[in-house]
Amino acid sequence: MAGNRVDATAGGTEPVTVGGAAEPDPGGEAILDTAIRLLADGGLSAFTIDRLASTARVSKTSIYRRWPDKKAVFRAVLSRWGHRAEVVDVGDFATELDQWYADRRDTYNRDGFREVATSLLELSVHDPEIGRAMDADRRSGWTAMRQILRRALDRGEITGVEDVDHLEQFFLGPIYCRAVLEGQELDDATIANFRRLSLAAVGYQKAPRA
Amino acid sequence: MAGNRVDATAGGTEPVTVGGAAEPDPGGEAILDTAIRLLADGGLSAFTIDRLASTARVSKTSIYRRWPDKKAVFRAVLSRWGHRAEVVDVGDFATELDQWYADRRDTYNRDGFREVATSLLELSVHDPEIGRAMDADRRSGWTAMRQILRRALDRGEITGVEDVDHLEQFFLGPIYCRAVLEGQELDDATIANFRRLSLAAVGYQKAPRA
DNA sequence: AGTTGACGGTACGGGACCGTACTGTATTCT
DNA sequence: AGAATACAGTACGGTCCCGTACCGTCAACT
Repeated sequence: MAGNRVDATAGGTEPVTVGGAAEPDPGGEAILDTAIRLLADGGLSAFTIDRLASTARVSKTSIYRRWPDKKAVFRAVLSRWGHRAEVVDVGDFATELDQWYADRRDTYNRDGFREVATSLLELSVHDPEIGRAMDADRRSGWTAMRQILRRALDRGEITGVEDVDHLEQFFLGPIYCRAVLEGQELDDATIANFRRLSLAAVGYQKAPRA
Repeated sequence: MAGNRVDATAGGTEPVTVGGAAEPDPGGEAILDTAIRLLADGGLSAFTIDRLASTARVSKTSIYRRWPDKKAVFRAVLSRWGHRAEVVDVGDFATELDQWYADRRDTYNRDGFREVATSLLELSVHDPEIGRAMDADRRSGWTAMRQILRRALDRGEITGVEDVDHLEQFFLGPIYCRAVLEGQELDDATIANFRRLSLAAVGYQKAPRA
């Protein structure tokens, strides 16, 4: 009724899509989006296949046609919910860090992010399969920060730094702790403060413009 | 059988206790300890009152005699699981910070900590009552770090710092992120690295020994 | 037109779980 | 000794949920 589903009258030969992109299974992605919203609203205890079906205006058959069981749905939710930061090389560490902060900020401030994050984390910690999916997703999230740090090291912008793993956690930790653990907003002042502290920590100096 | 329960033959007039302390309801605390172990082993999906009863070698009656329902058990688990860091004033920020790090390290490296932390966090995020209990517990955990920071500010050991809230998150974030989010151990090298970075961030200078 | 396939809706079996009630027993208090 | 209390054990009603099966429908394809 309140159609987030489009009639095929204008579709041509392509399968029905929601956003307009020609993706393999738009129905499945719509279900996963509903699942994410369901997790955001009620958490794990409220997440049932029956409720997912009725909320997504879909029959349970359509869910079990795509995924063998509930755990597989969770894994699919996890990989759809995953998000990657893209940071372009602009030749300056502080500027690239700002891009990264802006991306994290948009992501963490999104409505329901904390709720979904904690539910998926709980699942991934206690279920090895989901845990592996989570690890893979997180590793892909690290790459942006890792690249930023590598470039900064190459340019000689940061000093006294050897272990990049620790640095990733050092930069992400404060904002993750604030947004997910504490549930507080990532406002401009907070970001600016963390930025200033972190830059001082790694001894940031603008590159000599070689 | 494998008695973590002591016979009353040596007890005198005091009620039966486990650790020896004369606390109000030792049986209840034993149940909560079992509940914590249950959460650590199987997470939320494996946590049931039936299983808690049988694992704790206790009847369900004894559980519902103490707490009205499952949510109340969770709240009790949360407050028992909570932990407070005690840091004594030794006159130097870096030394007190080391105490704090050692305390966090012992806590976060404890077996099952990550599992319990993620489960309780998921509950607290999605349930307002449990959330309030979690907030209260976390606030009490902040006090140690807050006191350390206040003293350091008074002594003039750290500079360019105005907002203490941000600093708490700034210090806790990296180790929380590493231990809980990533599930990695907090070893000496990591702590030392975070310590060095954090001290540089706040511009630590040993106090002039006034 | 006829076939195919995906779908929504419904129903169902089986199991798990919550919270309560009941019974018998051991211990403590009066 | 007798009463009161806390307990373990068991059973039970009611509900919920998972995963499957069946049926009728509608659109796409041949």
